[in-house]
Amino acid sequence: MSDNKKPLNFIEKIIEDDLASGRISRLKTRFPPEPNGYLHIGHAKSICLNFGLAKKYKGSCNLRFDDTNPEKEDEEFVESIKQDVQWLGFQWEGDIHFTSDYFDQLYEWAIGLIKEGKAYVCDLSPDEAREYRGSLTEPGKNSPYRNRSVEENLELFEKMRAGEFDEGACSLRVKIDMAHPNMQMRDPIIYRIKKAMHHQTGDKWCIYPSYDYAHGQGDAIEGITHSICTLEFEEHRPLYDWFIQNLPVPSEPHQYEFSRLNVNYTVTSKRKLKQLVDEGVVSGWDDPRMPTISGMRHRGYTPKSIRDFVESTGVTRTDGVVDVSQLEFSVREDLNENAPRAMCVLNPLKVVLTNYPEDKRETMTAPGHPNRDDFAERLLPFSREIYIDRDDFREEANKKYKRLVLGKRVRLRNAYIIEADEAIKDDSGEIIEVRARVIENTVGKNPEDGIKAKGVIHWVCATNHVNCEVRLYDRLFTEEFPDAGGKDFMNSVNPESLKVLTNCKLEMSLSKPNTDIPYQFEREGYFFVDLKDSRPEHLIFNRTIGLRDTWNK
RNA sequence: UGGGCCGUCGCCAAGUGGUAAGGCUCUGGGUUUUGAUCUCAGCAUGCGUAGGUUCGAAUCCUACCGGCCCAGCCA
Repeated sequence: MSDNKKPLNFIEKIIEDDLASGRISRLKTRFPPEPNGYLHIGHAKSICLNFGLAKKYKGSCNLRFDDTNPEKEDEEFVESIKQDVQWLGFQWEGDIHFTSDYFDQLYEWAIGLIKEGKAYVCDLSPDEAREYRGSLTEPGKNSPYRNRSVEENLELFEKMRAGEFDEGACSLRVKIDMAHPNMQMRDPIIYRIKKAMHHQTGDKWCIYPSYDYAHGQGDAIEGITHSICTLEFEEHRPLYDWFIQNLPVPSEPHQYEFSRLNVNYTVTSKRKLKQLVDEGVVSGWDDPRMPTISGMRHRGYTPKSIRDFVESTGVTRTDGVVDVSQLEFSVREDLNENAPRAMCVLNPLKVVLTNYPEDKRETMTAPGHPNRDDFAERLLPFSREIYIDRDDFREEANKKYKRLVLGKRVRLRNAYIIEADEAIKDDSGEIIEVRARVIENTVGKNPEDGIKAKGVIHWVCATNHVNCEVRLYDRLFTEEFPDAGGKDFMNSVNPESLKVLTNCKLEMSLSKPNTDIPYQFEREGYFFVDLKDSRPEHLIFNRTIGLRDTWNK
């Protein structure tokens, strides 16, 4: 059932114990997003955990939209959330669920609570309710409406439901203990009036159940065995259990909390992400620099790399911040294995091969992937004029520099070794062309004179290539903790998080690029066709991530 | 200063009384027509601190210190 390679996390241990003891016969989890925004890397962890556990233990996982607050939710988000979950590689069991599917049942159970004297309609205003609730160090006071009769409560609750009261005029509260040290237990509100149109139930209701009242019951109705949430819900657990014990629910789910996933050099709060979008710092929620699932997809991160990353961070109750390098490792690991290779010159510098006939044409061949033979071979047109990257040529350099230098040799990847003779400059002194010579008979072999090339650089034929645009992304923030202690995260936005290169030279074989997975542009990094902005006549690539670089560029 | 939770290498994270796994990062070596990949090696005499129990403690006890969460008719 479990591979003894990796130690079990604390939730897996609980599950295995429950399975072994017979407390449950089959695991059932759920991913319960509120459809009020876009999913981000933090949600990815919850998705991977809930769906992953279901898969590992041959159970199932529901997708349930926790839609108890119509003012903040929208159908638009249920669609994007469904897409993101599936893109990550998971499938929920059966139809999707909505907490709103249970509004009738929840309402009936609330009436039952009233009849048992466990709930009451409270007329305290929100402000008054706050005062009566006491503080962290002081007990609260009982509401003056706490002892209304069952009949009166029933009548009032019915009027609430019928829309006879204004929003905020009253609420339904459960009678627990106003002096409880856990604030959640001080007669929490379970129904409030909201005269808002609901994206699923329309205008059927004007009262809506609170999260605490609805969530656990939804779990019970769906037969969820392990209700997994983040740490901040921990003090809600006694309340969760209270409802399960005091209501005639069909099953007895349990709540377990784990610490949320935080990554440095980024922010994930919805408010902050929205600010980045609203103020135009990024192009939208799916900007490739955003930590949203859609942003990462746009950038070229693969579902597997995200799953692997989440897996690598573990499941614990310890607050922490994972270093982005761990995410980047997972992305490179997957892409190195699966990305087709190609050559693209980002900052072109023309090289004229003076001893190569003007009308001569050759076609070089190159493997689609250096370590795999299931990738198609590429054909690379070669002629007298080629482009190399400006960074790959210097008039003079020390021995550490392994690229093209005047008077020295370098290997053109998958082609000849060449030797540089002269740098041609314009009036401002900028090098605009390099004159070099091809060393005969060096395709696929070393020079006959025994003078080998010390390095390898990539190139593209100057007359037979594809022009393209490349967008280089870097981290969105310059601070490791952009929103730490009172700082304004907007002040640490990285002004160089996006650099656009419009004159890139791409090898001919990518004129109709693959849109399933990024390519590795050799010696540069991984680049993914921009699914939003790229056009057949104007290709645009997003840099997903650069290659690991142990040389001081 | 009410309650709850958490503190093991720079970052994640195993470990649950028998003498500190692993991954990321970093450093050094080898292979290499990608300064990539791959590969080899190094990286906590110490587990928030201080005491105590024990033959033996990251693991048990006590007291401190530090961090996070809770006073929405948000989730």
